[in-house]
Amino acid sequence: MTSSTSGRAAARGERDGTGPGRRGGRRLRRGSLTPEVIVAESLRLLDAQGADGFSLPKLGRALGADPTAVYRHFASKDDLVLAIADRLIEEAMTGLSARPCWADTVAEVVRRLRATYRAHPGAASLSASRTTQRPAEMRVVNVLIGAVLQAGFEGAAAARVYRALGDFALAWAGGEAAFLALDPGLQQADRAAWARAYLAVDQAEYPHIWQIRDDLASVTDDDIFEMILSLVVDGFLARAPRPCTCAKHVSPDTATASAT
Amino acid sequence: MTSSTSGRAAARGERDGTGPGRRGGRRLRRGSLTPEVIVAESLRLLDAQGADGFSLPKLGRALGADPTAVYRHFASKDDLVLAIADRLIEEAMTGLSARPCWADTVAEVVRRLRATYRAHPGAASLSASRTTQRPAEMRVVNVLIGAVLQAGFEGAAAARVYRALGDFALAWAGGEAAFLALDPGLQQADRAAWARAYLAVDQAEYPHIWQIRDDLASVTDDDIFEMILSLVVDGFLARAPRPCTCAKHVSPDTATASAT
DNA sequence: GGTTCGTAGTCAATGCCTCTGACAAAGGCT
DNA sequence: AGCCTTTGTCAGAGGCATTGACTACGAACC
Repeated sequence: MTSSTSGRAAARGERDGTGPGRRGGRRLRRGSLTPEVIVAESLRLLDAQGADGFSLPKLGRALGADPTAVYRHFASKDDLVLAIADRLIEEAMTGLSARPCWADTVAEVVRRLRATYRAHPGAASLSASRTTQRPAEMRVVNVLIGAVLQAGFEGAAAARVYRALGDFALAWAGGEAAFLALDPGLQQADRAAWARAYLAVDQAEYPHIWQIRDDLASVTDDDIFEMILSLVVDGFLARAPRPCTCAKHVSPDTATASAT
Repeated sequence: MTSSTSGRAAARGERDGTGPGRRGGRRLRRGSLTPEVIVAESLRLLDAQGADGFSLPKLGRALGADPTAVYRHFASKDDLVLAIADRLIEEAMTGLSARPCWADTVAEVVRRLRATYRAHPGAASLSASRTTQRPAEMRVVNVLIGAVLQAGFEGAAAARVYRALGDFALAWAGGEAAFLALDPGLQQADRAAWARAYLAVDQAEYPHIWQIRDDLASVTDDDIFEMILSLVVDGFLARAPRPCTCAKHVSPDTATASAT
């Protein structure tokens, strides 16, 4: 199954020059690399250069160490990614506690996750859709389930509602992060589509697009997110056995909370 | 990745070690490789072996050609991924047309995208969050906007609602695909968390998790998806200037629209 | 203080990847 | 037939994930 005739001469031209900070530099002091330092530097690199160019050799060099030094602390790149994922959840959820109104708690959790993922799109796009089951994650899970129980859901229904909320938060934040982690050029081309390509669309072929072509570019990410979030939260408010009695949730302005 | 798919691949693509699938084989006939053939084989490879091992050399060999042959038809791997993305949308939306009830149209579009992404998780995880702006995509956009207009939304509001629906569909389907594209072992570990790890959680530390620990494992992906989808669709029904008049949607209270 | 010992950091190497530029054969064109 | 573009092939540069061997640092113990 393995290839038999592929080239193998790639590793021949090894220059022996001693680049600074690279291979051949002075040896690092013994305690210099810790998991915390490595994760922190990973975040810095990912924020600065995106997820595509992120590699363990680069990370090692950025730390002033050998390209393979990180492997002394993480068994594999995937192992490091998990640590980064947990670090993100921790950053998102520090100081989180339940609010009086459970709907507020739910909204805050989702908003916090989204904000952190948007702040670190490279890291988020690597680690979204991974669950770490470490303390930071468990705490959020507990808070979310607490809100669901506070709403009066019980047993299997509560489990379904919690999973729906958790998956929704992860899917949305992960999706936005994946987009923001693309090459800036690609992102620009994508956003430009709303502003240019759809403007010039053929009326006969795509009449509905044509009809609102002028309005498509003005929609912001925040618009979209808050709209979907309110649909989800209001929907659960309407379905909850024990809805929230906050002032803002009993007023009819949100159209579904307790209108009619 | 360690699944026993190699036998199937060998039976079809790489007949034996001396076949044209490797360097040194006989030259392929001139029109053998077309974008369509290459995309089709990519999908087959991605379905069989997942996204991690997918490479252009492998693809070339699977086609019985040179490892670099694909570069004659696609400028880069990213270019190929875009073509795959469009192919997925096409597969998801063939035969799609507006239903009498706009809410049904919306639900069908979202369900179709999800079904296709779940059927090709490897391909979907590569191509989600990319927009192609090619005909297949434009047609869905047009249908979706048509449904939104049918609901009575206009101008900027219609644009917001459409974008929310589209992003929701993409985020959800992409999120599920990303999970399904992980190593089967990782997926198993993740699912097992609901069944085992959460069962043994400490009551004092995470009391809410503890309270519904027995119910967490019984939630299915379909449960979750249909729940969120109904929240979104029902929410737009409630907010629409011209709600649907289908029998199932005319009930005056939104909370009873789709009781579960 | 000196010796020992585990380990963090370094080095060399393997095999795979993306992508390029040079080259050659295969057809279409006149 | 002769020419020209296209398309498949080949060799290779440079990068990445990962491994096994080596080495020196610093703690532990005498």
